[in-house]
Amino acid sequence: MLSVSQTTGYAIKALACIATQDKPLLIRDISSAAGVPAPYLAKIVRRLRAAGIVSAKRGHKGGVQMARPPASISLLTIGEAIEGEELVGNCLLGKVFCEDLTACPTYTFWKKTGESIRSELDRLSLADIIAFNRNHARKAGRAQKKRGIK
Amino acid sequence: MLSVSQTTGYAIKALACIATQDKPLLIRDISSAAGVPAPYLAKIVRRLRAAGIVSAKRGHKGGVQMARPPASISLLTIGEAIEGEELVGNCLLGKVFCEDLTACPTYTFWKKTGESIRSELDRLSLADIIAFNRNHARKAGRAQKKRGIK
DNA sequence: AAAAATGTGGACATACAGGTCCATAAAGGC
DNA sequence: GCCTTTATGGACCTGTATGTCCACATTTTT
Repeated sequence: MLSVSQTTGYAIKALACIATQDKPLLIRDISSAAGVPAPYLAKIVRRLRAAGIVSAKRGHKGGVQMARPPASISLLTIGEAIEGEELVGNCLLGKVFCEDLTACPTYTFWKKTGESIRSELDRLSLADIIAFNRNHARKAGRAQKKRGIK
Repeated sequence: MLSVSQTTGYAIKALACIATQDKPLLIRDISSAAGVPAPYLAKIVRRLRAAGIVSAKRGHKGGVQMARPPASISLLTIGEAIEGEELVGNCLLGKVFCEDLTACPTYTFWKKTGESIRSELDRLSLADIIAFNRNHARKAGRAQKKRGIK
């Protein structure tokens, strides 16, 4: 299916959670907050650490926290840290279909559209994700209030 | 990686080959012409037959041929025959990221862009692919001639 | 120094896409 | 009717994404 990998989705959710705190968070807490399986999350965190996105500390009072400000980390950066440089494929029809890039009926279309996707992923930062989540939670809260819940 | 699956790419290449002939072609001939592993191609053909895109005949003088005119078969049709209805995902960040579709920072962007991709895949027919290939081969031939090859 | 807490790295398990193989069914030629 | 040809369906293999587990290293607390 045409979308970013599940693991990248996990990474974004986890980071959005980590970035709300200014102190180290435990893998298990991030796991339950972001809904990512804890052992798998531990693996994802290792890749994010290798990419310099988070720092991790072992032992008592240890945990995971951001290594850089959330506003400086784009979804593209996260995706590439997880899936590699070719996050957005060179060709819509896959690399097997056109080894020679220009020899593809979708070349012109994908040159424009693929670049548009890359730039959207580059434009959106972790800070944007957090702001969006907060805004969305607020709106959902208002809606609940309006319906007389709680 | 963000692109159609390898199998879908194989299917398009194979169909582009099948559609150039008006008689049944053998799996092994399509295989060598399209560069798709023969046993795997046989599997792909079965799915295309189930989708009513090609018809196949067994035994002597058998083979595979189009069941419908190439101009009436879009890349979207082919992709959905291979990968299912959700060829272009509902969300750029994957279904795990946003169960509630509107609760996604890329929602507005992807609504537009995903639809644009779908419509491009729907616009391009097998006949277009064939025309493109022919045109491309012609241009390549001219370029070779110009360089004094053969 | 010992104990407790917590990420690390690697081995292993599972699921699915990609790919191979073979016995069989169907179709044509004799 | 029999032989050859060719797709068919299913079993099986391989590789990669996803997911689990555990012994170990590191850090803090006592």
